Formats: sequence, structure tokens, C-alpha cells
Amino acid sequence: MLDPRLLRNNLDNIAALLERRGFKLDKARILSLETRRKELQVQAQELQSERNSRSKSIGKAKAAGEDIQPLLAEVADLGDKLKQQQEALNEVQAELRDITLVIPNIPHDSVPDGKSEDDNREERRWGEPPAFDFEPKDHVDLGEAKGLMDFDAASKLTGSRFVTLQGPLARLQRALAQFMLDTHTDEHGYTETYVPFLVNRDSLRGTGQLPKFEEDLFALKGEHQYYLIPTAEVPVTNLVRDVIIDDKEMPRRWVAQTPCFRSEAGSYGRDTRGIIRQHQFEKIEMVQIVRASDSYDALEALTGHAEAILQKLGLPYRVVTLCTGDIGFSSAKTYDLEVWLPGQGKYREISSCSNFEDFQARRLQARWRNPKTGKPELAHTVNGSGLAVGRTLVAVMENYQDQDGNITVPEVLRPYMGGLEVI
RNA sequence: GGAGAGGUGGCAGAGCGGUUGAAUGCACCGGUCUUGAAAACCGGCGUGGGUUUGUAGCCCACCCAGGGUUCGAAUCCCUGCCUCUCCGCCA
Repeated sequence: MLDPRLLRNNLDNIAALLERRGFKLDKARILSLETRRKELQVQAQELQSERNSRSKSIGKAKAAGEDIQPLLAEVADLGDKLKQQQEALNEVQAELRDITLVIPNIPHDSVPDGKSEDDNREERRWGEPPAFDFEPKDHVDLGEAKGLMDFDAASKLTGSRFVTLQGPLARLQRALAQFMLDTHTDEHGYTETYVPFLVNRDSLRGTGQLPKFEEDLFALKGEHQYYLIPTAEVPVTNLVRDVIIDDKEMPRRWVAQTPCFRSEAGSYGRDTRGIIRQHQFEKIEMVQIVRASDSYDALEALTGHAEAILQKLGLPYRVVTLCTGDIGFSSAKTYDLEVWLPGQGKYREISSCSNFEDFQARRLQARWRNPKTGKPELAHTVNGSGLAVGRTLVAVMENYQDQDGNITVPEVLRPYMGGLEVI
């Protein structure tokens, strides 16, 4: 959510900045609602003020044993007037809130203009795509040939976009997750955290999934309006909802492994083969709650933490800055890490690292107390995948395959695989 | 699942429907005293919003949340959420 005051006072400015990402702000509507809001709110508060002082004098008169009947008569219609005014105000405020809740974040200056992913800016590459002297297979062929990956079984159990893994491949996924968690906690200063996989609507509103992206979520039936988390970002970031963090506790750095559930509405026909796009996948998520002045440094550092995993695994990748047309709703700036997949012969997203500035924090009321002023200030939230485990599994399988369809276990994972060197 | 108790400021803990945004204690910040510290004493100490050029002033709201009764609600009523205790069940 953008600062309502900023929206009010710099409407033209904001509109221009949002236009960069292809969002058209309905300035006229906001302006008229805002004018009306101001008028109604001032009047409503004046009425409240009057009610308060009159009620007070009635109380005094009563205490003094005076006849309060005439006083009561004076305020007879005040309640109704107030109620009407209040209702009108509530309506306008609700309308304004509905509008502001679906306004995306303002892209950072350093974000390149563009319409689609084709306009993203490549920042750097690491590693060389492996040169095979045979035709490399994709992870589906590799996994199915060994009987370690079964899509038919999963679709029997549930439906499309699910998979079952067996034996060493299942263990390889677990190994990857543990390796990532250990690296982030031991080397990058994150605190491991375990969180619910079901969250309520308030949490989803806080991080920006609601109200706009309801169709992307799996919701539970029943008494509670609970949703399966689409990413650990939701429960982990919401840890600081309605919290004023002590300066000594800043910054907060959390890492969590969770399954993620996404309906993938609107992506029918895309990535239908393999486990690139599943309704359920494991992800390691890094979340940082930082001071406003530190968030862009934090974004660089966090992106580096995700890169470190790829480097340790020896997986070639590139880093791109998402352009204004491709950036997520809540994000001010996003780096995508794209790993080389020999099976597809291209780089594919394996991590997304974003600075949300105070966009989420404002919705969350996540603040820290600035010791210089003694006042609470909105924090900045920064997060990124470190990494998407399922896609990392794909990358390891495809990059470490040999002519016979065997997969060499990367050095750093062997301790997690009981010393196994080849699958 | 059954029975009961309760949710008030950072914490503890008062609060007859009226002048209570809220006593008191602790914690915290500033000051006096002291060689220094402690103690003692004095003062300060919530959050959000509106108005405004304004971090000045004024005003509004907030005692779990949402409704309601009333001229007036932390205090009464309803609903929800959460916590605790006991019994039952259970990974």
C-alpha cells in the first residue's frame, strides 16, 4: 500500500511513476473521493466533538443534581446526525481503501522500463552451461527412466501438476533443502523459523496477495477462512504484523523451508511438462525486516545469499533485473536468478529477490522504533527464494547428468546423501 | 468433544455507565544529589488519524475484534477470535 498522504498530495507524481509499470491511476475518481472524504471527516469529527462536550456537561449537571431534561432535548437529534455522517464517511473511506489496496508499488529508479520479461535487464552471468557430447535429457526423462519420478501416480492421487519422487531422488530434494537452510543459518546470519502452512486473510492482505490475487490461492472449505500459503513470505513476514521492533532487534533475518501451494490459474498450458510448475513445491525463503535506509543494501546482500547456493552447487545462472512491466505487484525492485537448464536449453527462474520498501510494512503496520527520534517508523521488507527447491532439483539433475542417464551428486550435497556420489 | 475462567498501556495490576487515554507499582528516559554508582527526590513516558507549510496548536479514534443499547460505554448486551484450567480423545 502506498502512503495515502503521498497519494493525496502528490497525485500527479504518483500517477506518472505508476504509469511506468503500465498502471493507470484513476486520478479524477481519487480526487473526488478525497475531497468528499475530507469534508465528511471534518464534519463527523466536529459532531463527535460536540457530542462529547455535551455529554460531559450532562454528566456534570446530573452530578450537581440539576434537571437534565432540557439538556437531553437539545441533543435529541445529534445521535442521528452523527450516525448518518459516520456512515457516509465510512462508505467513502471504504471506497478509497478498496482503491488503494489494489494500487501496485512504485518501481525504484534503477528499474528498467519495459513491457514484458523480454525487457528485463541482464546484470551478470556466473558459470558456463555444461558442454555435453550427447543430447542432454530433461529431468522428466532422467527421473522416469530410473523410476524415481512418477507423474501418473501423482495425478491418480490428486491431479495434474503434482509429482511423486522415490528413493534417492526424494532424498536429493531433502538434501538440497537442508543444505540451503544450513548455509543460510551458518554462513549468512539467518534464523531458521518454522511457521504455519495455513494462514488467514489478514496475513495475505498484509503481504499483498489479497485482495487482488485471490484466484492464485488454494482456500480451505469449512468454518475458517484459511488459505494454503503460496510462499513462506506470507507467514514469515506477518510475524512482524502490528509489531514495533526494538532497534536492538533490527534487522530481523529469517529463513524458512515450507511447501508452497499455487493454483496457477491463468497459466494453463505453460510448463505442463515436468516439475517446473507444480501446485505444490518446496521452497527456502529468506525474509529480512530492515531499517528504511538499509533496504537496498539488504536486497543486494540477500540476492548474493541466493547466488551463493547456486555457486556452491556449481549451477550456471544469470541475474536479471525485472523491468517495470514484469515486476510483482508489491515490489519496488526485483532481481530474478535464472538457472541454466540443459533440458530446455535456456535459463529459467529459480529465485526472485525483492525489496518491497514500506509497501508491505504499511499494510502490516510493521515498524521499528528509531532511537534517534523515539518514534516508530515503517520498516522495509526484503525477501527472496534461496532457492526454489523443486527447480533446483531439476537443475541438478539436468546439469549433472551423464550419457547413461546417471546423475552425479554435487560435492556439497554428499554429506546429506549418506556419501552417495551417483544416482 | 464436555465444563469453567479470562482478555486493560513494555510488564504487573486497579477501574460505581459520566469530568478516565485510563489509578498504582515496576521498567524506561531526563534532572537534582554523589568523587562515581546505588538509593532518595522531581519531571517525562502509548498508538493511529484529521486539520495545517508544519515533528507547534487544536480536534477525533483506540482498554482483543465487530455489532448493539445510551445524551454518554473500558464499564451493559450480542457475535467472533484468542488465552488459561479441568475432564475426554489424540499425532
